[in-house]
Amino acid sequence: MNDHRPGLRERTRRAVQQDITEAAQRLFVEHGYERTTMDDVAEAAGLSRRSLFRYFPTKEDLIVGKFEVLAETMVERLRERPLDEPAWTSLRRVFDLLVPYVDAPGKHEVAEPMQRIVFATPALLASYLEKLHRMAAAAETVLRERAESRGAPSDPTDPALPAVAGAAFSCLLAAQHAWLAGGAAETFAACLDRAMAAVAPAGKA
Amino acid sequence: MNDHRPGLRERTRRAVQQDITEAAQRLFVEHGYERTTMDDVAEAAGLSRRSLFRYFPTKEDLIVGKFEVLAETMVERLRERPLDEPAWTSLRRVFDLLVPYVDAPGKHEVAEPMQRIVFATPALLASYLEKLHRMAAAAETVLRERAESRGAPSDPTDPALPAVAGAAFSCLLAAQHAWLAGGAAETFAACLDRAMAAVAPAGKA
DNA sequence: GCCACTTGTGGCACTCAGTGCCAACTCTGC
DNA sequence: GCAGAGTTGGCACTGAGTGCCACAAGTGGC
Repeated sequence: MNDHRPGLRERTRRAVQQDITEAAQRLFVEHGYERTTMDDVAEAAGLSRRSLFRYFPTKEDLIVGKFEVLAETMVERLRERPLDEPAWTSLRRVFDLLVPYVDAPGKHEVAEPMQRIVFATPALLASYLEKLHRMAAAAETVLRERAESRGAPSDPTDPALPAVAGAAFSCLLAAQHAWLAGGAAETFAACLDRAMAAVAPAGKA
Repeated sequence: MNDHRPGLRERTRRAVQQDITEAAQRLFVEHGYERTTMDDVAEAAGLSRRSLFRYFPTKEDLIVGKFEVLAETMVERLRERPLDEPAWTSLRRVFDLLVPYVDAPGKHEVAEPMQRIVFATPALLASYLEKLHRMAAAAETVLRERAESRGAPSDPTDPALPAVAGAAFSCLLAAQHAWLAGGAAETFAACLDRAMAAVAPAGKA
């Protein structure tokens, strides 16, 4: 039962997860998030309500669940950045991971209404912000490691590092919001650049 | 039916709200947030479950509900700041409003465990982050008004302004977190200063 | 004082998210 | 085919939140 490679069980699980996600998103776009029950999703995805909850522990996870894995990828990417690069630049480059999710040619049509739903639904927005906060916390840990490997003190009770990490993710959020408000006229990457340039912390971390 | 002053009805309502909040916080500290049901709170506060929901529409509001009014106060305070003051400084000064809530001599003992509960409970943290996000959005609106009254373009689809506002609130959050992590050794105001100094956006808004 | 009228309260029943439990099924290795 | 692990679905339950309604309680006018 070693999971060092996909494996059949894992692959079928991923496939079912994908089916559920697609069915759910279709229902959410069509009828709205709150008016769609987990029973509806289960029926549309062709499994029982009980099993649905085994794939997605909460209703919010149907939308924001993917960020769990995304966070890990971002941490890896951040570790790969050159040690002498300013933290702000590293974070900007890490955010490039999100770009294909947002304004890739094919996904654009699916991602945009889904993002609108997230921003329009308080419960979903709250859940999304919490994910971003956890990502920022993970990023902060990596930045701290990097600072120490360069020979810096990095007091764990100093708010400087989490402030910078959090600020970067705020820029990410602002860029996303602006991208939606502008009707996706500009590319998401450009929004991100402008948002992060507007903050651009002086104190390096 | 003009509500330009307290009025008897409003005052009794505030008093009941206060009683409920205190009873709830006591229960949360004693037994934990998730293990305390709304029935428990209702019983401890001496009213029915149904009426409790008329005072606090959600369980989260028992803790983070006060930020609704706080947001309005912050907006007022922000409007009062001198027009030529940099946005970052204005926001820092506005955050002074929160300081008495956190490390005031009397409230300190109550506020600290409550903040720990918020950070330790995913649902509460999510709700709190959403409140902060709304505050940031409100602050952004005021900053935009101020920029325009100084004769600046301020494109509503530009992510710069929301990025700066969001970054400031990220600093607030980081300061709060650091203050808790440090066991409230340093004053909250000092944490706030350090967090905001670490980001200190270059591009004025 | 009585009589509308408005507002607050409590109870009841309901929806819906989420969970524990258990029986049935299905794949795997032997 | 069989034993065992993992998956599924059904059932019943808790707990948040809501709509509805009947009833009390304060607030007028007269």
